[in-house]
Amino acid sequence: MIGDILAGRVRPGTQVTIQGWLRTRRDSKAGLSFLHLHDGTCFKAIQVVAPSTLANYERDVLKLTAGCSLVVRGELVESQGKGQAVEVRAGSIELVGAVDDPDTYPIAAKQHSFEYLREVAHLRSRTNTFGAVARVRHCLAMAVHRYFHERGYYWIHTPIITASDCEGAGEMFRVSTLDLVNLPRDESGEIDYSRDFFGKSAYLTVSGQLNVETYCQALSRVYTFGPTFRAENSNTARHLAEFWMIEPEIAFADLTDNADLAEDFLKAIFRTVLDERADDMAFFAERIEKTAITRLEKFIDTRFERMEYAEAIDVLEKSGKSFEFPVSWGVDLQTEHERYLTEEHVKRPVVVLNYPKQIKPFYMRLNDDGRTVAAMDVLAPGIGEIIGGSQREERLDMLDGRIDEMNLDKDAYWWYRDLRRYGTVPHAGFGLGFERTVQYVTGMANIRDVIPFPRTPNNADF
RNA sequence: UCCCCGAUAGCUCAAUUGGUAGAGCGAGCGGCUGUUAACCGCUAGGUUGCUGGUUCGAGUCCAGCUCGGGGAGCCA
Repeated sequence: MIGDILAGRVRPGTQVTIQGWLRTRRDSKAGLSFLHLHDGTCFKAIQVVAPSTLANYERDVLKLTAGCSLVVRGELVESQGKGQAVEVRAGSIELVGAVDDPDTYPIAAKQHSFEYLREVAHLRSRTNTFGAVARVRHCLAMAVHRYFHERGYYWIHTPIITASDCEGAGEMFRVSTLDLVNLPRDESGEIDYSRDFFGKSAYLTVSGQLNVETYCQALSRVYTFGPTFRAENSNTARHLAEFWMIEPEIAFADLTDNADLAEDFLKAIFRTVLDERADDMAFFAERIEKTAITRLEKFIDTRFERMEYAEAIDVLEKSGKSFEFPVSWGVDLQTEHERYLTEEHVKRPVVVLNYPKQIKPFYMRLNDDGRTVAAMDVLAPGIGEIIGGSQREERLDMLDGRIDEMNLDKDAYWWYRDLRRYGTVPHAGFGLGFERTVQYVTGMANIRDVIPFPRTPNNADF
């Protein structure tokens, strides 16, 4: 693999076979062509020197254009030119797949706009940027699993399809096999979902949290890591209709343990990326976001600020800033408020704790003051809210009180309530948007460019 | 969903008060060179997003639509 060679794991003089896709070709009248070949195993492409004495030099090599797939056999040699330490002196070049109309190949050897590349998402993976994003994304995903595995957490596969609107976390996608042009109706003319596939309404999950809590109260430390769906009509650089979410849940734990976990976890996976994907991170720092590396290093080295919600409100009220949305105790923090807190006031990640109960979901634990719940948001400069979590309400009477207050159907949560009846324990957890994490690490401005095939309102191409 | 901006060659963008639509890159051909986003010359490439309107004449002005971008809401 090209990654092994460019990492110095293959000695010059070795016969090698490399397989990949052509980036550029430059011909020299000295009787050779220079090919840059990439195979995605590392950031860089490798230079292949193709002498004109190759049997298919005239027929194939001189006609190679960006995107052609090749198998090159030859000797790894120290480069005579500047710009690379080693190169492959080709003994044979096999053209595996030609580009049949080079004029229309969408990925030219030049800079394309990300907006354009989204329209050719099936080929953008061949660019420097999207190769780097894919490798960093993988690295982060593996780092997540490794972090939890090494600390005794179990990965729980919570369902993709769910019959309950778990936490009221937004609009849901309906899952149905009913014939839309011939819907079954009941006596009152309503759609009869009892005749749908699951015998009732079903949806794509908006969170695995309620389900994973059941395993938390048996296996102690668990997490989910899977796709999540929100049918919100959100058109922003930080929202997707289909995204991946990481949700750890820890038993015998309170909000402080939760915040500690969030901080240690984020720092650990960021450290892993810096260690393992230095080549890609160098690219992001050079071409995408100047502070990509220094920002992560600073993130890792500084302790998160911790701030009570009430204190945050106080800070905002005394900031002298004129916010579009006025601030007072009881309101939810807007994007502009969160940005001020993390970017201007403390200038580093901040965990805001204990929010008013009326702006948070029913399952969050009511504090002794009776008006706040044990919720936390982790805010980071440049991205805003990256984590939202809470200590869960483990007392059945309190939970029922919250369910009633919010006019929810107690029966729908019968199994969730059972957990509070049979050996309940204090527990806590949080949700981390995986794509937002990839965005933060890479500095990519739009969330649609950190997932291979983004799904957003009006767009499910590819 | 709301506010603002935009859509011109394969890509990135020009085009003066409404008057014959251009450049760079990419592509093709030729030249030059152990080349590095190579360089030099030539060539091809367009129903100016769609529909309608105003006008002698619309890339340019007006309306609607579609798509994209920035910001906001919802949130992760």
